Amino acid sequence: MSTPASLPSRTGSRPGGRSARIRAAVHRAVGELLAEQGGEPLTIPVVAAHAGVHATTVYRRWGSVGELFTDVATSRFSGDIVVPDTGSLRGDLERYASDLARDLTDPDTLPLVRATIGAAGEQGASACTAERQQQLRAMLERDQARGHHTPTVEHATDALLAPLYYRAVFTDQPLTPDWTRTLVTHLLPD
Amino acid sequence: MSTPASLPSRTGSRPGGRSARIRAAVHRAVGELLAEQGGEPLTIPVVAAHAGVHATTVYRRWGSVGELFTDVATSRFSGDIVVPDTGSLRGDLERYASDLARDLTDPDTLPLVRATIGAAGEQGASACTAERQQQLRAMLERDQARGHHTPTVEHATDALLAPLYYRAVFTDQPLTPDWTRTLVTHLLPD
DNA sequence: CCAGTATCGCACTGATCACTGCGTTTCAGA
DNA sequence: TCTGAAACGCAGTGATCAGTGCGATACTGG
Repeated sequence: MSTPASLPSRTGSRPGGRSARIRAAVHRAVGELLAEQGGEPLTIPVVAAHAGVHATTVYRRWGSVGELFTDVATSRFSGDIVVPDTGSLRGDLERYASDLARDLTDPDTLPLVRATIGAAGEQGASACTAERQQQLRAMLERDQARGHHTPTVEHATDALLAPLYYRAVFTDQPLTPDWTRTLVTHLLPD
Repeated sequence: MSTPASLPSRTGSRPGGRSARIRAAVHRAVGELLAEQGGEPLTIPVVAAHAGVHATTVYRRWGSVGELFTDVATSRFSGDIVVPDTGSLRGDLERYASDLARDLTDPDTLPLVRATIGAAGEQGASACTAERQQQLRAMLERDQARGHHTPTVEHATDALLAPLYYRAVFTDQPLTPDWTRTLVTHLLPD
């Protein structure tokens, strides 16, 4: 675990270069392998072979499965959900909770979250939720700027993010739209 | 942690036999190794060596790290928290949430939860929360039997279990007593 | 006390993994 | 176009892992 290995190259490269293509292939391989066989622990040679890339490359760019999963999770969970702007906090939260629920229900998502948590601990867990926390904060602050009485980020996290992630990760119950709406209703009773 | 009380069992007894002793040693080894080195993934030979047991034994009894972790989590999270009986639902829940928060804050607990989720997927996650769900249900049903207007198990799970586990697993924020009391207050506003 | 059985330790084997030089290819900027 | 630097492919090494017979040991019920 030496190189954090963020984006390809120091000066940056074009989105069609070889480095970016390899990165995408490895990311896709992680997702696919995690989705199909969630039992056995994934190793770097297996991922590399499935991506059509040499294991050496993966070792050098990511170093360990934990850092690889963290990188995959970070890019997988960034930019995939847009903060809605419906005009009301309730509308924003209902829409956002629904989007997040659909995202977590994706068959590829859940294994990635679990594997990242297991392989990268707190850092991996943070990679799965950091952007959500920020997006939730953005919606709340925008509502507060309108002069409304807005719940705290802490309370909204407990009432929305926590149930969504808990139900997805720890249970086998479905994340239905009715249920997500109920979560928002409990947070905003008026 | 379920520690066998001091019992001068000589020979041919259930809780002091060789099989049980090995099981306890392996369980303790998993906990210790998970607590100290959370980075690298744990393997069966490493666990066996640290437990003073041959790897063959671990392979034969558990088969894989996933099943081993699930077994450790199941026994670790069973019987460690007693359902309180304070006379009121609020008192029960406050006490229970506080106990659960203290349990999740234990330095040995969190790595075990994360590793179990990562290595055993849904089955592992269930091993970490199954008993909690049952205990919560017991408190709610007891209150309902008193003729009170009681929140549903689903709602209580979203409002209590979910925030506790989410904060512990996904964030680095502390699970303070004040915060756990707030969770109960939001669930029972009256 | 004595069989019968289950469990464990031991010594292996094949397979896989993590990791490393070295030559080649690709890319960015002059 | 050219040049230096970064990234990649390749081959190979030592270490570790998963899994398997076989003999030895500890538990079970009679």
